[in-house]
Amino acid sequence: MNSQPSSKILDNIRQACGTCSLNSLCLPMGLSHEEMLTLDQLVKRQLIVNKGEYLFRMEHHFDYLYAIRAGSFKTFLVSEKGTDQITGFYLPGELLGFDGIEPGHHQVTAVALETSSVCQLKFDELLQIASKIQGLQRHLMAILSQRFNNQFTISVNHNAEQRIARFLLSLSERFKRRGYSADTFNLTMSRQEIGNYLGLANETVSRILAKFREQGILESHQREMHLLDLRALQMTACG
Amino acid sequence: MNSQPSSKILDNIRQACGTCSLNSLCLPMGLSHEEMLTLDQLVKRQLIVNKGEYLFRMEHHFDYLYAIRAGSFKTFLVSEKGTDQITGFYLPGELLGFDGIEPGHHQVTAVALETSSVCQLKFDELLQIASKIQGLQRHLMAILSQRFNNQFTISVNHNAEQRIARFLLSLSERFKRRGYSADTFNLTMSRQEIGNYLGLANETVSRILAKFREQGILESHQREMHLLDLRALQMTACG
DNA sequence: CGACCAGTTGAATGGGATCAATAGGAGTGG
DNA sequence: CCACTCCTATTGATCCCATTCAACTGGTCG
Repeated sequence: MNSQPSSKILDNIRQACGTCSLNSLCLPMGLSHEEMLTLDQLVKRQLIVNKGEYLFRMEHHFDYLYAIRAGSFKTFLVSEKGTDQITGFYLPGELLGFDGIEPGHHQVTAVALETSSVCQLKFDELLQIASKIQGLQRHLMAILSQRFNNQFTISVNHNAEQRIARFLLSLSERFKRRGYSADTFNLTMSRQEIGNYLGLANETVSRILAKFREQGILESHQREMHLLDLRALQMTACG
Repeated sequence: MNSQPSSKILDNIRQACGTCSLNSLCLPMGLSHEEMLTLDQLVKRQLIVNKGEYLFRMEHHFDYLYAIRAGSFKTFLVSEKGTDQITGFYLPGELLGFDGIEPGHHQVTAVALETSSVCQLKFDELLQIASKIQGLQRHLMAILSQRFNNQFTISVNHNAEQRIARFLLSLSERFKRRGYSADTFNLTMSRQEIGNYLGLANETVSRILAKFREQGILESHQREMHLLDLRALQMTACG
């Protein structure tokens, strides 16, 4: 291996991954130089998806996972009646596309909520590498396990207030983990989309945000969010 | 390798796994003799759990996955208020315990709904084997992926009728896949538990089952279920 | 047999949906 | 720059599905 090109690539990866989605996928694992190079082989970086464009579509063939570098996405499935059902929102540093593993084609459609940048990872190659790199295999399963568990944090047994409080706390938590502000952020989704995801009417989302505003829990204007009292929000989330 | 003992063990496995949970985990993969023997090493078969006993408990250390040979389980988490929230029901041939992968301790408690028999699989060893056996790794991820996807089949956007119809269809489907009857089975859980899982009051479950009975969609008495019109049930599930 | 629990059914209440009207940005074109 | 349109968000009024409270029934088990 000639060291000059290698270290150049390495610098690129370091530079790229420092602020990037793969952060959560790679860096915590303490990869060696060779392992990082191996991992870099399967990454086609800098795929740009404009607002409203599809990253992948339901029933299309599954080949890739996507790591979000910047921007945000929603995933949704189309029910028998033709109505959409939003199944998740994805922020920088998060992986999406796992829905396609089992039947071999995607179960949901992914749309960019704003102009976004993603890394494309070939799943087959990722698995091959995972079987060699200690911890990567477990890390992937951990992501899936965690995602399954988190499903129940916004549950059928919670009322509208609790669901919205939990939703906001979830966003806050995820922004914080990526180094963004935990109390001030812009929603990239509409009230309609939040409502669809939480099983509420958009009017209910509006009304409860108004209530939270009156209670001094948060300030909001359109899609700008400023959480004033995280403690109160947590109390509300618990009922 | 001395062939006599090997083939004896193999016969045991074949005999055991033919009617067993691991069916779905091992057999579809087309394992070689050596691979089956490897896999057998990590299985402690025939763990019996009586009705009401815990298989594992929330916050306890995670080490094992469990494959159900016979019987059934529910998993639940205890909320901040101290109320239970049932997160899943598990039938013969299904794996449980994945909830503990990420933080390293279980996120839910698993209780037997009837006297049950399970295989205990050491997760670390399973991963090691998975990194060697082509397909097993992907198979494990497929299980997790599928489970995540299925979460949305019983969703916040469905009314009580739809949720119960979907719940019954899900049970029917799963029984059928294991070779049991798709239209006649005993529920091992109470109305209360079904309601908790679906986010409904037990009275609502009762009422809607009564409605289905009146409509000739099913016959039921206590926990005995006999689905008469799967087509109508599917229509109801879709709304 | 009696106690207890699960299941069923009825009546009243309430949370959130729906329908409807208005307000406020954002984008477009003159 | 303003006028116009379109879409999202907000707020009010009414309705309905599911919950809650309550009474009763049937099964199971000591």
